[in-house]
Amino acid sequence: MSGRVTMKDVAAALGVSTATVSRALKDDPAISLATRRAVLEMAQRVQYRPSAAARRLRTKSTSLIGVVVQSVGDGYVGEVVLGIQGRARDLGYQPLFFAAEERADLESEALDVFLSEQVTELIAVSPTGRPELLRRAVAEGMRVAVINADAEVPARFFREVTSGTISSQITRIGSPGRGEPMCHIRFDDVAAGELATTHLAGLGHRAFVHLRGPNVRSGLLRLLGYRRALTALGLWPQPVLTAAFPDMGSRESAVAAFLRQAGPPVAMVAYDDLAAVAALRAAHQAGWRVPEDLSVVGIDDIQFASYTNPGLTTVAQPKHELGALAVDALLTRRGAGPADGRAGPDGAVGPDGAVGPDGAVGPAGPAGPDGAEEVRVLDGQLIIRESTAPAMPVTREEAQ
Amino acid sequence: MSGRVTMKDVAAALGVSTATVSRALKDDPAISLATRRAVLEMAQRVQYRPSAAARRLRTKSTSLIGVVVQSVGDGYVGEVVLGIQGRARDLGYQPLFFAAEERADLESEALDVFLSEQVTELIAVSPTGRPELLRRAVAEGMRVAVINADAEVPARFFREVTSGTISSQITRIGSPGRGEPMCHIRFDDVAAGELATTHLAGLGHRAFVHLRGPNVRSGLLRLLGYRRALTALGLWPQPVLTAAFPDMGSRESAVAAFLRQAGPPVAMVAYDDLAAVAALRAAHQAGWRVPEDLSVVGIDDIQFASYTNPGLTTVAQPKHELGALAVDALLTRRGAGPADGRAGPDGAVGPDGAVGPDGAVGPAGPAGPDGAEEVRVLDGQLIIRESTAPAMPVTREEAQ
DNA sequence: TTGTACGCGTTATCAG
DNA sequence: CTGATAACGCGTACAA
Repeated sequence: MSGRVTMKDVAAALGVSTATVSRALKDDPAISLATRRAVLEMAQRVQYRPSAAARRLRTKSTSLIGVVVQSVGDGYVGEVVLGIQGRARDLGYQPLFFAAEERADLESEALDVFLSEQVTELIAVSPTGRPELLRRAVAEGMRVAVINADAEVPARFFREVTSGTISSQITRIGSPGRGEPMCHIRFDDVAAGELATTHLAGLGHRAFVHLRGPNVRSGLLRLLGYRRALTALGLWPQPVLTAAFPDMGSRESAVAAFLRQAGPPVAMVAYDDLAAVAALRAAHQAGWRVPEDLSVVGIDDIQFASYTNPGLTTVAQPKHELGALAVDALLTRRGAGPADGRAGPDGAVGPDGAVGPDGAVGPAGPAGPDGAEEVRVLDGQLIIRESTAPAMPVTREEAQ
Repeated sequence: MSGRVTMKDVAAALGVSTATVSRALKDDPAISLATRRAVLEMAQRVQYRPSAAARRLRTKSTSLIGVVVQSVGDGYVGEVVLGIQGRARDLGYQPLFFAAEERADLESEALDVFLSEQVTELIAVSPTGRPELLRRAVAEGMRVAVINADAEVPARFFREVTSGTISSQITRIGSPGRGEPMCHIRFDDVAAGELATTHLAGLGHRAFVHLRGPNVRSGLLRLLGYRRALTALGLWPQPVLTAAFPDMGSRESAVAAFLRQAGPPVAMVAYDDLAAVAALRAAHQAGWRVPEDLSVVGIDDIQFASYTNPGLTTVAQPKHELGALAVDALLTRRGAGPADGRAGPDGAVGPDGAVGPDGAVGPAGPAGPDGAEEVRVLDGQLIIRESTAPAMPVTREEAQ
């Protein structure tokens, strides 16, 4: 006939029933080896392709996993998505991507699509702000995993961490939602801030500065890591720079202003690679050499970090793994999680501030009464390029 | 009951038949206004969601459009994908993304998935090399559109364009496949090369250099544009730099070697933004100032082009539009294509070389006898940032 | 204007 | 080990 080739065709060609074909194709043990081979061969010959629609209608189990990203315009999300697709593929699932560019209408539409497609597992990549989508998704009965949720945080908390005592409220930051039953997969921002800072300290630096991020969770946590590392070293307090985000110019002038009243060498921990690049530009224009006068380390390891001038030392996010782990969290039931990245609190309780951003109340363990709530935290990795160097004593001419 | 809410539920709740519900939901004219409203309201109340699987099974028309990308790891593809999703959405289609990372097995699997999902329209974003997937897709009866296909091209052609007469074979480059019935949507590489070059010439530059790309179609075409613009200005020949790709270091040393035997000011047209960044690094290390000593313009306008140091002047690809137009080409039948970007030859016949890379034989028009083959070409846009400046006479101290 | 009945391609149940 | 047969949720001829 004209249409696609179906099971009936295969069955007819072999003189068997469609039931037999169906069984042979799914390796049902109750089938003779001979017929199975015959079916397989014939299916191959006539180019048979099972109809996903029919199968789903019958079994009610779509092997579909919904993925919402805010935007796939930058490389970061793309890398995570690759991790998701890879792992989903291994588990026989098909990701269904939807880019909701922070628009409420698109998010709503995404949910509609997922519902129509009978998607039961949902991954949100780096959602910022609006929790409606996720709430509605769990309300509809979906299992959801969130990668690097980055909600807004009061500016007051930043002030406290920058120059004050850390209130207990900050302890709640990074808490896995308000008891929403969803998995959280996240990069360890606190540890990243610490790692960047200790790397610089290990190079002999004693004069630090942090170019902080926007008023969101990751911004606060990275700042916290900066402070914690410095406190452990007995070097706290150190300056923290604030700029309007995501305006590149604002960041540059903030750095420029700082450099004007400082002397080399200075060690900078930037909120992320983009902030680090702004610092690179400001330094260049101010006549500071990188890394000789200014060492700077970024966080994230975006693709471009290796192309900056000079190449950027940074703490890399395990982007693929973040994606893969989200899939695991959704698909593999509690118990045998492929061991990678420790499971536990986002930032362990440290000497300064006693902050365990993971659990608000309990003694910080993988939480959730019935296993609905879960947090997996992945460490970053220090990538050393050319933007950091040992702190050298200031030469006479540099000091003028 | 336990399962999802279906049309039967809505019908039962209203005491009507499922047929009525079905009709009311699709605005069938043969339905009373009263019942329609009642159905709509009830559907709303009970949170009814149509089953995509059932609908597809019944109508055999999935509103699915397959999208293969090689990798979504860099921002470029992400932008195009956004354009695809946006336009597909407008037309009531749902994109189904698949990242085949240049791996034959993944490409094959992608096709299987599309076939199982009964996808009949396929978009390939920036495929490089292997045409098997596309061939098989059309063999399976899919309509396919290709965005910026970038096949390999003999190195000999580059030599001809760089320093020789342009053979007629080059005329065929950029021909829309070997008569494969598929639409091609592409960025005008020749025009981009010309635009970058004329911008520089307009700034007063007379000493040029091109850092060429890999041995692929776009690399050849951009080089061609460079030559054409220069020829029109009476400035040809000018040097062309070759480097191993995609090795950043190789590019840098190629540029460094060139700078060593040249004097400022020099105007460079780089194959793409990444190549331009390599040039920036090489210039920096060689002590050349940008843009004072070396003006450089890239092509593509990747996200990072505005973050380089200094900001990169470049010819932007209309990434969103490329995606949107691919959807249009597939979904809207011949006739009323939303006018954007001229339709026509990739590079018009010019004074030098007489190359119209679009059509191999005919007088260069939107080709295809039965409308199967079609080419849409989109122009780039010059984005002026800080990496280009007027050519200033060499000062005495610079000339040593 | 609405209801009835059938079939899209699979899989699962029940006989044989 | 294999074959009928029913049902998944929906759309649409056909009849009323």
